[in-house]
Amino acid sequence: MKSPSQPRDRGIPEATVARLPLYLRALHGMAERGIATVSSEDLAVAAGVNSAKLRKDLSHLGSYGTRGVGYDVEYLVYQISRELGLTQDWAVAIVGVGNLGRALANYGGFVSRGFRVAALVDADPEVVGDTIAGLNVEHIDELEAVIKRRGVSIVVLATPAEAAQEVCERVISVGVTSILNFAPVVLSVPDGVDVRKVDLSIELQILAFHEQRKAGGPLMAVDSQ
Amino acid sequence: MKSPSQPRDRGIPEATVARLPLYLRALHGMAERGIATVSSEDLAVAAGVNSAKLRKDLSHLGSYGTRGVGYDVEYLVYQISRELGLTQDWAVAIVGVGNLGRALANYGGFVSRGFRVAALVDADPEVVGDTIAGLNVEHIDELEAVIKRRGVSIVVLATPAEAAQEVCERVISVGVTSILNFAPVVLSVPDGVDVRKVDLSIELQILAFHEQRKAGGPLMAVDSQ
DNA sequence: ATCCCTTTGTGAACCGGTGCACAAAGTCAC
DNA sequence: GTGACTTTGTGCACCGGTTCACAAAGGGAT
Ligand SMILES: NC(=O)c1ccc[n+]([C@@H]2O[C@H](COP(=O)([O-])OP(=O)(O)OC[C@H]3O[C@@H](n4cnc5c(N)ncnc54)[C@H](O)[C@@H]3O)[C@@H](O)[C@H]2O)c1
Ligand SMILES: NC(=O)c1ccc[n+]([C@@H]2O[C@H](COP(=O)([O-])OP(=O)(O)OC[C@H]3O[C@@H](n4cnc5c(N)ncnc54)[C@H](O)[C@@H]3O)[C@@H](O)[C@H]2O)c1
Repeated sequence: MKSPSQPRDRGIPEATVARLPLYLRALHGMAERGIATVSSEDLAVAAGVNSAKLRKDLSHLGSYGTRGVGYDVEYLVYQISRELGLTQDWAVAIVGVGNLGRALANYGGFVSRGFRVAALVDADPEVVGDTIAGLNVEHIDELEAVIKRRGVSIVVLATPAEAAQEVCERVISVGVTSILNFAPVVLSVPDGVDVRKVDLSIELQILAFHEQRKAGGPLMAVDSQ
Repeated sequence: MKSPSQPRDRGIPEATVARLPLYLRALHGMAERGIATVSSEDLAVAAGVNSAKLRKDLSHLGSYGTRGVGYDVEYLVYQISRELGLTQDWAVAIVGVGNLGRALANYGGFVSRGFRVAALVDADPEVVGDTIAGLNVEHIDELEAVIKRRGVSIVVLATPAEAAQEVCERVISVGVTSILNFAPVVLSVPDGVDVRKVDLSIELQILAFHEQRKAGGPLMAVDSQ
């Protein structure tokens, strides 16, 4: 009914999108080790998922496997990269160059796959003008100008919580629609803007919850009433 | 049929657990601003969720609201904290004190709610012995001893990817069952061990995917075949 | 060319989670 | 105490995602 190897249905489930980078990483590792072909079973193990799920995920991109054989590693790397938009490079700006912003700026794995730190911006006059990871830190007053000048399309927010919403609004005002937020606040943004948040404190609290369950066992401490 | 204000059913949905920290943060903000009572609607807005979902989430902990009035802020803070296990304090070790490990060690918000950085461990002799955020960096050879001595129950992995699996196994061997992993690898762990991962690169790739969709619009580039 | 073996791609059942919508429960004013 | 009003707690329908299990497809040996 449908010709093989089609780009397919433009509706990839969100859960699938979130796993594609995992497959890509596993595939890169395999390519480095000279593996040419991989079965869904092996790739699934490497990525830490169920093989049926992996096959269904890949089937959303097209029919890129060969029955009885598996998937061609190089080809699949290319297809997933293209689907994720990693064949182009993305200019990223980091706003807030403190502890965290610095770590991110110095992080090499950042650049590795299509992402390029194109600007660092901070409000502190002590920090503005410094060179970090070969990049000049620019003043927050220049925020909009810098974003436009450098063609930034993804902004990483590493400012204190209080500043995050304002910075967020300002970058949106110059057309940014993709934000990665490290500040512990709920950002309010218009439709069409994607915000992903990374929240260390929440992760720890989730771990603590399970840890408590394991430790406390079936019956908890005496304060249960 | 059931008495009011019971600790309830010991099976809280994972999705609910993941949101409790969000509610807690919003509630802390309200408590600071002197708000004594809050409706599910207001709290839901502050936490960025739907109010029905919030009420259902809270109902898993017990019947802590008052119909016609709302929830008592202080009381709810206490109940959620207790449920998450934040009434005790948790000793956290950070293994790998590079760019990221340092940023985490220096991060204040870490300590704020029940979490205490109790140990820093690294393999690099240049780093071992340094004092960071008032803590001495210890040698990786001492890993197991340090974890036992300090009563560490949560380990944060900020080593290079290559070292992560090994460190992981070692901390598990001395009883750690909660790990927060920043290294871009799939850790393989026995049942009963919780691993949560924070993966910046995946977050960026997900943003890039959506950014590409927005930019490319309905019909994509010419290479679509 | 045929048969056997492997592995994909997917139909269908299942499962956890979401959100609507409303009855039950409680407050407050009088 | 009564009635009007507010807000909770939840039954229920729905939805996206997961997993099982298998027919269809392809490769390779003979
Ligand atoms: N460091 C961590 O490990 C960590 C972990 C989780 C979350 N966070 C969050 O990440 C954010 C940054 O953390 P950090 O430890 O780097 O803090 P930090 O205080 O070290 O750095 C914040 C930086 O933002 C700059 N800044 C302040 N206001 C600004 C503005 N309006 N515009 C631009 N820059 C501004 C400051 O000058 C400073 O350099 C915080 O919201 C924090 O809660 C940090
Ligand atoms: N820096 C970031 O922004 C960032 C972002 C995302 C992910 N990561 C990941 O986090 C991890 C740490 O990143 P980083 O930038 O801090 O790297 P880094 O190289 O600055 O730090 C790694 C540290 O781990 C130590 N180490 C190496 N082997 C070790 C071992 N066996 N036991 C204990 N310590 C050991 C090193 O001595 C070094 O101090 C990496 O896996 C990286 O991919 C970092």
